[in-house]
Amino acid sequence: MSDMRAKMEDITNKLKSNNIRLSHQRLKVLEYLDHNRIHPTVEQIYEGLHDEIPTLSKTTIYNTLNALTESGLVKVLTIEDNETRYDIRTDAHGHFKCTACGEIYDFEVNMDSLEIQGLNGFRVYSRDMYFSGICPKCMEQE
Amino acid sequence: MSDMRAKMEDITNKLKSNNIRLSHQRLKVLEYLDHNRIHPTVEQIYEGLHDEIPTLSKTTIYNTLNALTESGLVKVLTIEDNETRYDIRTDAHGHFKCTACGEIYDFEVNMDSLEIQGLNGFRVYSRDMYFSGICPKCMEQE
DNA sequence: ATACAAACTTGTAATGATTACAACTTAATT
DNA sequence: AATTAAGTTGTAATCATTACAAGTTTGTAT
Ligand SMILES: [Mn+2]
Ligand SMILES: [Mn+2]
Ligand SMILES: [Zn+2]
Ligand SMILES: [Zn+2]
Repeated sequence: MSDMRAKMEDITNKLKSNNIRLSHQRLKVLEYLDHNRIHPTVEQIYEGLHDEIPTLSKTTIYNTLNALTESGLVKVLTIEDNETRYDIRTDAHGHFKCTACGEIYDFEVNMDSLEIQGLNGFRVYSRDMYFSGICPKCMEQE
Repeated sequence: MSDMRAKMEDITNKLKSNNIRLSHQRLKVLEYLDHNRIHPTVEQIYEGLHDEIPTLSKTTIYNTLNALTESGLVKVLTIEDNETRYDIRTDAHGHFKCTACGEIYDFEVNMDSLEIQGLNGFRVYSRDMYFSGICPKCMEQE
């Protein structure tokens, strides 16, 4: 996908600068997020890593994701109200959730193109866009 | 704010067409949402109505909000991961959450102005925009 | 007005995601 | 190899939301 050595170096530096250790579990969670670009829930990460690391606890996954979120290495998605999802893509992009199959798709967005009113004097740090509807795959099956 | 008689008629019709009865509790929840445009949580609605209706239960508030959401009379906000908020404004607009004071502001947005890529063939039903940062009030107090 | 059935309300219990905590283990540094 | 701060883990606690069953109300037909 992208250059793994550069990415690992980036990760190492970001973690070190935040006094976060490069533990076995954390690297595995990061690897899972990198290889499974599905905006997974904690449950999915847990199930996905369980065979390889049977002793991994959900608490560790929560701790890891909270630490990675604080240092900016992952982004939290609150597109659903009942469970938090995580994204290793941290650049600006939008998310589309198909209400039929539940899959969450990335889409590219030019944030500067958006015409807005009513935020004069506001300091905007983050911009999230959540769309929903039906994906092409699900539209075929009708 | 707007013409109350027209609004009530609209509400009555929408509820009747969905076989939802106009109970005392539901009207009070709707009135609270109309008078308190703060995108309240269930807890806030509960506290706000408790003096007037001491017997009101949280279950009823949840049931009411779910029914109103399904008939399109209120919108759900998942700007926060830990608690759902509700909005009586159902037209397209964006939301800004101040990370300092927690207040959620509305802003106007021209959805058609947004340049996006990667949603060809998708049927988009809803578009939500959640921004966050610091509001002008909180920026003064620094 | 009265009767009726479907819908609604309420308190309590259950569920499910997330966090708190304390004992044990590991990673990084000397 | 020793040291220490940070991390991991299982369990218990918390908190928002839903499930459920018994009693109540609403809208409608008589
Ligand atoms: Mn994404
Ligand atoms: Mn709003
Ligand atoms: Zn789909
Ligand atoms: Zn503020």
